[in-house]
Amino acid sequence: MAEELKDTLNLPVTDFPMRAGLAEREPVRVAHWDRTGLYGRIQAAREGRPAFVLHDGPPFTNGDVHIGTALNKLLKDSILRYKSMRGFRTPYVPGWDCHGLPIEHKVMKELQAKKQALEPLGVRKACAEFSASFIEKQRGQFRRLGVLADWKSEYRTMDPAYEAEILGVFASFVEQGLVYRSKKPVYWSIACQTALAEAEIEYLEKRSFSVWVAFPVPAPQTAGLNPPHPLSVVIWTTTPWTLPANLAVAVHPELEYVEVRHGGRSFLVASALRDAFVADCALEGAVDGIRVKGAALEGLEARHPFIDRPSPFVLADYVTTDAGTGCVHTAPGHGLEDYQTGLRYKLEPYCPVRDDGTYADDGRVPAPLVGVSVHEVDGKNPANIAVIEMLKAAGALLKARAFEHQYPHCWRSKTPVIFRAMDQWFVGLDRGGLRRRALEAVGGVKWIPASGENRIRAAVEGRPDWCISRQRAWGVPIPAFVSVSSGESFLDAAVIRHVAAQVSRHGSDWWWSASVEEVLKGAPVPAAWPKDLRKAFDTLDVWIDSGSSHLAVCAAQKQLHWPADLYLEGSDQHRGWFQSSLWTAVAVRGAAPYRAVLTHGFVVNEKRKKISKSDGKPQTADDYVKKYGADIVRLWVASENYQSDIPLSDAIFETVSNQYRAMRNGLRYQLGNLFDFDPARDAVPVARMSPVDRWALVETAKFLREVTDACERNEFHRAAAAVASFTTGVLSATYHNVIKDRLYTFAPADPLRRSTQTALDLILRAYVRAVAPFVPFTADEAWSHLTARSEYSDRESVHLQDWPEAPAEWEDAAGLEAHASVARVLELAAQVNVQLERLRQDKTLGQSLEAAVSVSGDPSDGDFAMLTAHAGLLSELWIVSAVSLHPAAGAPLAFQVAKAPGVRCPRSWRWVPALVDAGRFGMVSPRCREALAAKYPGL
RNA sequence: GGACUCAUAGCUCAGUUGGUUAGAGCACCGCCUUGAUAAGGCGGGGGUCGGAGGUUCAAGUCCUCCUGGGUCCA
Repeated sequence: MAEELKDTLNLPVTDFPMRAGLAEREPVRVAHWDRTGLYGRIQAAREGRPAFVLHDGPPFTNGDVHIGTALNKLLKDSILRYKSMRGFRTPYVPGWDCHGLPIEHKVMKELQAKKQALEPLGVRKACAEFSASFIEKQRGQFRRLGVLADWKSEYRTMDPAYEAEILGVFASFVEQGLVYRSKKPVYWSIACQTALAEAEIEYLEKRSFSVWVAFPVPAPQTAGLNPPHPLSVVIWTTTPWTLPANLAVAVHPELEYVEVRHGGRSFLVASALRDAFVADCALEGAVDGIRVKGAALEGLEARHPFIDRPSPFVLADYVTTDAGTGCVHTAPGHGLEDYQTGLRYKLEPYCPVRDDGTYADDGRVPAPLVGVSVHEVDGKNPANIAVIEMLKAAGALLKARAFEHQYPHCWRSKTPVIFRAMDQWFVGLDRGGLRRRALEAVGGVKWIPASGENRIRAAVEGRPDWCISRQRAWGVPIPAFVSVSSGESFLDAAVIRHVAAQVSRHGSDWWWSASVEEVLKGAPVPAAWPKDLRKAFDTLDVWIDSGSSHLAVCAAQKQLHWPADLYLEGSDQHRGWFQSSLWTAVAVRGAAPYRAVLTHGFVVNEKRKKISKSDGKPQTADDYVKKYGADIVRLWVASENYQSDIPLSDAIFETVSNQYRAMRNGLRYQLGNLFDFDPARDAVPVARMSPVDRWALVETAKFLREVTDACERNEFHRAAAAVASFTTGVLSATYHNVIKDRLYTFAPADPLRRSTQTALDLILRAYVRAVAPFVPFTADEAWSHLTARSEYSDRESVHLQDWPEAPAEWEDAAGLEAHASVARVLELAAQVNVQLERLRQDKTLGQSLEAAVSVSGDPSDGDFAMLTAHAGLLSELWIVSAVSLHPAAGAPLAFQVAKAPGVRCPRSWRWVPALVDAGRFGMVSPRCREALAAKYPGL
């Protein structure tokens, strides 16, 4: 019979499954969205509305989507879904960064392993294929995450049209006189006759000669020094072969230097290294003399030990007392720090070493060294030996000693590389007031967080001229020409535009495949150019590629606009894409390419350390999608405060999964209890709803305000917290719990039940939409169940809906009044619950329905008066069988909980004074008999 | 080493302009529930707010230094 009574209840019915099975079911919904053209339908639905353009920073196409990349893309997707629901048109054109060394490096290794030729066109073809294959992979992985985008319009930096746009930007630079040619040191592999990048360097153990060399200081008195003996400054270097290119001696401005007297000579070294120096060079009996601060030495002239030229003292902060003498041999043509010091002191980046590693006959290299090679073979370095001989002959060598250290080697030939200044193309950032204009543009952009402005400002202010040439094959060519006879380089804006037009048709391979005559055919070649030209083969820095995207995409596609409304990337991009885009935009269009820039931090592990392969934890987005599902990954992204480090761990995913389950269960409960509800037929006007339902609507309105406010500020973790708190606190623990009695046991069409169903329906519609940007799969699924009573709907999608907003009537005077009373009654429930729990612990009762509550208090007490006024609500809100009120003058408000008297109704489980006969259903409470009578007229 | 930035319960986060015994959700422990059930409810424990000084009647909240993490440089 019990079973029979259970069948008379209105228990929830829904096909919305409790278990999500996200990993298996989400791909089906991706296909569904694809088939129904969801992205296009969303755009069409907002036709004519103002556009919100989030410009996508292109991920590099050299691997699977990293969890950090996924985080970035998901933030973008959630923002766009939100903006779209707010009524904006949100065209989203994703992009791919295709060129660059990491790809070329990998491809070269593969080609080398297959013993294939490494000529440029072959390498480029392999690189293009490599990049294309990862675009396919990454696109699939992004889609799997639920990212909605205009994939048909996606941009790739290797597309001919895009490459032409890059060349257009470059032509514009040239046109404005920003581009110039100068020397800068790069890694050079003598064996491979090529420049290398950091990524192609391996650090191997190597045996080198270190030498202590005395540079005469002929006139120390000009710096106020008057040593008793001829003075020399002592430098220490591990690359004696760079000494012919020495142009200066660097000292630290803050360090103290001391004159060390020995054998009728005076040597200047850093005080802190004085003892080591005396020991290393075996200067027994040395005596200290004058002391001087490094800053005082600036400009003092030392002389090169074996070439007749000055080597002035210069100041540099990187000078340390870790090793050597505190006086640093400076050759601007052979080291980056030296080069930068050289720039400050107007020293040329002098490099007398030719491509083949031999000293050039430039009239400055001493005759015995000309033609000698600096390339080390079998540990023998002819140049080092020759230089040491010259130092000995000049009496400048204090000591030479072999030692082992880590030294950069060419990854391909495994030979030591040298650092060597080569001609490069630069963009002069101060030309035409470019830097000043860039800084002005920075001020007009909204940086989120505000500290981002400091970062980009520092980056823009401190950046040296931009070296834009690379001695690589996988990139956009710099269409420069070289005179075969003079070696001079030629660049012209109109010629570049001519090349760009060809590249837009044939792709940039054309630069390599076409002859110089073909390239120049029909080009507006300047009259002053010589006839003996050949093509140059440097490529552009890839930061120009991606830095041109706002022009190649935002300005070029009709559906978008320039500048973009938002850029959203990791905070490392202040020095990267945000900056390169700014330079190109200011140079070409005179303004910043973005109205706002939002940055996020980096994914770190549970110990807040950066995730690395050695952790052994998965790092690709797919790993997490397969294990948890995209909606969980997305909810994780939404839950984290992304403005600083973003922690990732299994424990965190467990927490997120729990919150997801709570949310899903809330949706299921609501869907299930609306199984027999048709808004058109059954809805109760808000004004006539019962107090608890009005309370719930007011709570929902508060919740919507919280979520909306958080989204407007892009603080999604606040939105996620609001969702979690609303789900568990307002819905599950309170509202859903309290209304079960009326939903299950009342007659289906009972006005109170319909009132609650109306509220549930309104709440569900708001709730699903409010979580849609964060858990689009689950929200869409619930929306289908709600609107189409099926798992999928071709017509309906929550993502086509407007963002939820609480109608004013939810919070009218009556609503707020009901809310206040119900809220207070619910607060007082805590006092009832504490007592209930005591009875439960001593096994007096189990369910709270087995209890009756008596409340005593002074009739003038505010709470007691309120409880008296709402006496009819109490048993339901406290989920007990009976509540009695006992006014007593002067008594404090007190709650007495005890086992309920009477008998238990087998249908409602509530305790009543007596049961009544309900025919074939047996004995039930009077209320249940009425419900049964309404449901079964023939009773 | 420098610039910027972060540091509140086991985890993720709140703590507005300094002001009563520092909050939420999850997790944990105990109990109840089998009519949301691979669900739900109730009760409970848990934080010297990274550390040390300082300003103040009063500091998680302001100042200084230190420690640790992150990003970018060197």
